[in-house]
Amino acid sequence: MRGNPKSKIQNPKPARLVQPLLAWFARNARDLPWRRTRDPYAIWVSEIMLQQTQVKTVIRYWERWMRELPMIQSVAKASPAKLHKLWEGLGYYTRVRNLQRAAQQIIANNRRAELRDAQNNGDSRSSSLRFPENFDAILALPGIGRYTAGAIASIAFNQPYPILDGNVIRVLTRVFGIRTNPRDRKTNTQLWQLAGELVLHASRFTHHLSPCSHLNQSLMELGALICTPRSPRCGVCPVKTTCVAREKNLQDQLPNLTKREAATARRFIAFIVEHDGKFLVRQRPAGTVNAHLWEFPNFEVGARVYDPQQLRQRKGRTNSGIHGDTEVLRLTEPRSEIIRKSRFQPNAAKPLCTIKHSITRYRITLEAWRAELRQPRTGTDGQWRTREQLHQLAFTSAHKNILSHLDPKSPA
DNA sequence: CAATCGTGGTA
DNA sequence: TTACCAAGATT
Repeated sequence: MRGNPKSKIQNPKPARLVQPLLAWFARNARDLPWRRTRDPYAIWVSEIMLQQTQVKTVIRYWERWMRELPMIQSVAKASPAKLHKLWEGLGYYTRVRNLQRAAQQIIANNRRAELRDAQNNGDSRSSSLRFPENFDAILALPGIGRYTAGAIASIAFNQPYPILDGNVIRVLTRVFGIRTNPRDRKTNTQLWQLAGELVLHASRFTHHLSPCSHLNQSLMELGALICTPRSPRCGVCPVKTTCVAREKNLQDQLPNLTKREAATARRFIAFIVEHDGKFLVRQRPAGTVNAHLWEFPNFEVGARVYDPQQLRQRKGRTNSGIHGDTEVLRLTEPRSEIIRKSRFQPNAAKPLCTIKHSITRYRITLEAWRAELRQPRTGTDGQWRTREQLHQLAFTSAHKNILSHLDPKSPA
């Protein structure tokens, strides 16, 4: 019943972990595009895109970004419209605006350094643009916190700064058997400490090409490929003989995170108004969710829950409701109420589509309707754009989805 | 310190 | 299908 004393694991220590992790990473690291460069700009862009975003999603965005904006200067002078379009669908759009602000700061700081040098030695040659190598200088840039600064410092410059992201939290709490909540300040400090000891130990592997870079990446890669949130593949883990969670069978209990609150249902009606070959769209104002992105005019209706059973009986079908959802509108929101609350008259004969999506803690149902504009003067918030122009604009994902339903497909 | 920000992958 | 969570930062 009890664990065999002979099988008791060694205490996990950096000295026992670093070598296996580096060896495992050397053999198992994925061939990701940003791992083929040491250009700090390219690595910076990848790290910003990867914040709370999965590798698979980021790859195409990163490749397109590097093609369109190959240098820091390209970002600094790009139009916001261009930047938002390149970020369209990635979410957390303040990231892309911070990226530009940071690019402009880097250029300003370089210019300042150049002026200083020119005054000191009368040398007015302009040097090439440098990404800051100093940790605190990196950390000072907008959109860069402790994790990202550590990632850039270690991956681009092989400096022994630790990283602590979701993957590393999972790996370390399991390997060290840490049962307290990793978000608590004390435990969080402990985890940063452990991550720091590991990368510092790695820095002594002077025979290794980039030990700090690879140690940090090995922790994330292990979390992504082996030490996964559910059903970790402990049998093939390079540190299985040192892992406390494996010994005590705690893999499923760690990390000890509190459950997040249940999502709230919300419902929106979007109006697709076409006139003279143009569509009415608007740009979301600053300070709102999805600021600066474009959308079709829409408004929220009460998230009154309708009974799908009742709907099914009425319609006699249980399809996913792309078409023929006139009943949904009638059942959940009287047309008169829609009309009273908005400047639009949804065309009951032409439901376009129903989009389901989630943003943070909301589960949103977005119903798109062909509609007539009752007050046919464009408000302060609406602009008419052709189909081609629509495709140049950055839409939120839900409304980009509507746009795809709008495109001419095979005639029904 | 806790709430907030967006979206898609995955089991 | 729902629920979790992913290379976090900011206020």
